[in-house]
Amino acid sequence: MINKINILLVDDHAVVRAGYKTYLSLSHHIGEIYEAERGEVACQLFDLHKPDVVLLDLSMPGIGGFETIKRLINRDSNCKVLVFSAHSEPLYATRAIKAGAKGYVTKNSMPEELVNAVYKVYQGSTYVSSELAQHIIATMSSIKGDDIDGKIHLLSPREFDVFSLLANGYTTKQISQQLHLAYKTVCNHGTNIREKLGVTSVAELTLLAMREGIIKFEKANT
Amino acid sequence: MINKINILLVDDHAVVRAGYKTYLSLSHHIGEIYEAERGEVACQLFDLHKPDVVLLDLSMPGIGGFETIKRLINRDSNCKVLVFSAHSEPLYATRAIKAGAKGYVTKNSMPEELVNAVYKVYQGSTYVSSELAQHIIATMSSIKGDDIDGKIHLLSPREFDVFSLLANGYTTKQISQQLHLAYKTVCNHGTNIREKLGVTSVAELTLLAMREGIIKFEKANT
DNA sequence: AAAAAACAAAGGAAATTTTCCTGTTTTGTC
DNA sequence: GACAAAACAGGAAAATTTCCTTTGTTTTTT
Repeated sequence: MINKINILLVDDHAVVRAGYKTYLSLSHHIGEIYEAERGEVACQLFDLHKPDVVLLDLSMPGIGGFETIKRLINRDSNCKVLVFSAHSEPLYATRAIKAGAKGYVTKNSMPEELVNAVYKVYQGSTYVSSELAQHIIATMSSIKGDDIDGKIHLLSPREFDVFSLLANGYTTKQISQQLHLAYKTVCNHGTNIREKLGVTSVAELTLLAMREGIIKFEKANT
Repeated sequence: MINKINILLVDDHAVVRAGYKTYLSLSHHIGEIYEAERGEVACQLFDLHKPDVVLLDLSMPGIGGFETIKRLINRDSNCKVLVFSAHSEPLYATRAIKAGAKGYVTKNSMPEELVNAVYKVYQGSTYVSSELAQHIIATMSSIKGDDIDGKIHLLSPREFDVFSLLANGYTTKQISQQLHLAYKTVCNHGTNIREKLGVTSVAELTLLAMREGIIKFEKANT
């Protein structure tokens, strides 16, 4: 790390900014620290100083965090935004990252984690708070799920084929074509599958498959 | 940490066991290290030595990793299983944790991370590899999703109500009851929603909602 | 090797659900 | 008040699903 990292700190609370500034200044890899109390100003300061990393709180008055990220990315698609937020729910993190953020740290992370995240993001990788990871996993694993894992083994091989296609959003008709089966056959399989898994709708099937990891988030879209 | 932590190391490759043993021995918090090359033996050794932490590889011949976890938990529901696996996909981690594991570390983690995970698990918390977290987030955020985020705002408030219920697995009939609407109305809303969001099936709706974080993994199950 | 059980495929008739078009009542806003 | 959007709902037609049944084909059991 040859050059010092210049940072733009965006948070509507001056106290919070001061706190972070103190911590960040402790590292001698960190250079200038600019401050903005809202998104609009942040964008202007970004143009002016071209900081290496933008440290940004999500909840802000005015255009808010997400919009700020989008605008910054719009100015410089390579712009490195690291979000620090009070929320440890995956939802916020994924949204922020979808909006273009390169990292996400929760506010109750240790200061070292924040500094570490800044380095990571500066170097071009993505960084996500470990607290968040724990939360994600906790959420994912908290599903008691009346041993659905076992229930899935009740399905015959062919039923499983149909099941995974159904869960992936394919219609009965599409499946019949894909699998070269009569429409009716797929219909019947569907009914049996729902029977065996104890669900009533295809949506529940999808939910179940998603929770069981049978289908992924990335969809072979359209 | 007053007592040393005794560990049962389960992996079918002797070389891998040797490697981990070497690393673990470096810490003076670690006591005895017992070894087993497969699940069945691990269970026996567990009964014999009552180790504090079981370090377990998922892919093993015989009863395999998941079954081993289940059997160990069955013997001692408080048993602390830390999985180390070559897989960094969330699927394996969540399955392992659902089966009862208290932690999950990927094999290409730094040795320090492994030792750290052992401590965490020993102390009763859950530990999940940060690499995994990155992977989860990467997966979640990799969905280009033709600005579905925007599409959702096309829905009228009422449509959104219906949308989220549909996505959560409720049938049209149930929704009509819940919302005190005519069955037909919900039907029509459904059609309009699908139209607006550009999907054809309820399953796709669910997928979309899930990806957008509108519905959570934990379901208000049945 | 024969019998039993499970799987896969599909048809017909009835039931259910959805579409499409149409019309009324609210609600909000300029 | 007037106009547009949203909410609500009905009828007829179309599509989908259920339920029951039948027919081969594998597997498994004995």
